[in-house]
Amino acid sequence: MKDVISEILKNNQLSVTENRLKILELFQKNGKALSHGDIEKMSGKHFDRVTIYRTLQTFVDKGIIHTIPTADNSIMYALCKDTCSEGHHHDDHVHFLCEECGTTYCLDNVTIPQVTIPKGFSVHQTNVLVNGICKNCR
Amino acid sequence: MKDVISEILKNNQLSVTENRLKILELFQKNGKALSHGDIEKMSGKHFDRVTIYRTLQTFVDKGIIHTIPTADNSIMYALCKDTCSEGHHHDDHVHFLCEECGTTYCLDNVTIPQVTIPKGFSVHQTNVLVNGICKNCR
DNA sequence: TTAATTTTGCAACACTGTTGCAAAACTTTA
DNA sequence: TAAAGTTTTGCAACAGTGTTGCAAAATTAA
Ligand SMILES: [Zn+2]
Ligand SMILES: [Zn+2]
Ligand SMILES: [Zn+2]
Ligand SMILES: [Zn+2]
Repeated sequence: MKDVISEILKNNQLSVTENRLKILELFQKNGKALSHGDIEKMSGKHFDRVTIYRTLQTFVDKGIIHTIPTADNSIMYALCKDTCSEGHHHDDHVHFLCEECGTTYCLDNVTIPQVTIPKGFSVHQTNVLVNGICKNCR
Repeated sequence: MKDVISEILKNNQLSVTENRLKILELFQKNGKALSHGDIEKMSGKHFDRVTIYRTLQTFVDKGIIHTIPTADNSIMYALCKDTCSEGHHHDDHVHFLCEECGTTYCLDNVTIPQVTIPKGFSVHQTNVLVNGICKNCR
């Protein structure tokens, strides 16, 4: 397990450090989107706040995790699929936020629908965020 | 003009104050989404920060403005249509963020597409956020 | 005009995120 | 394995954002 995570880091030209192993492991274990605050709590205040911020930013830059827009003012992060790489994210799936438990899911199999935009506007990226109740809360 | 805005406030059982008139006027004049920071700058530091926060929250509660999810960590606000009321928003349109000028638009005529969600999940609301270049920037 | 109610501004605070820099950890090389 | 070079970390300090309590001011109702 640790070895697999180490490989991910090495493949991205990143030093293998305790902090990075731990944070990647948290994403793997939880299988859902995490906020900076979530990680800070779960890592048992073992790492500095700043280090966590910098690690998340590094992972986003490298295409290891992606950010998810939210209606309230918080950034969520989730693991990317193998198709993402440095500077090139392809996380074109729908995100679901459960209003009961607060969990944010990547619905990897639900593709983003095509939206028709008025003339003169050109589209780079479309984000779809669905709110509701998840399968565990009903 | 001021009278029309006063009416909006009275219809929502809100006292007519200079602050509220000014903020509503800013939304009417600009015709685009505004952040708390935008309003603070545009109002010429005439009102206290806290007052602006509370006014925005009040307007959201009353169904006068709605919030817009963003990919970066900032809340944007825009005027609702007449169909919204206290506790009942119906702002089911697509939002567009221009990567060039930073303007956020409500695309009132672009309806939210239906997304098919896995079994066990139930949908309350769907937000669609499109990034790209707007008609003024190309 | 006065009394009752609502709104505002101030102070103080909590939370989130950023930067510079020296120390520590990690990687490379020999 | 040890030393040198490079990257990462933790600390301190700071900026930005948003919240709460409370007394003063403004607005509304009588
Ligand atoms: Zn990605
Ligand atoms: Zn995702
Ligand atoms: Zn609304
Ligand atoms: Zn809108």
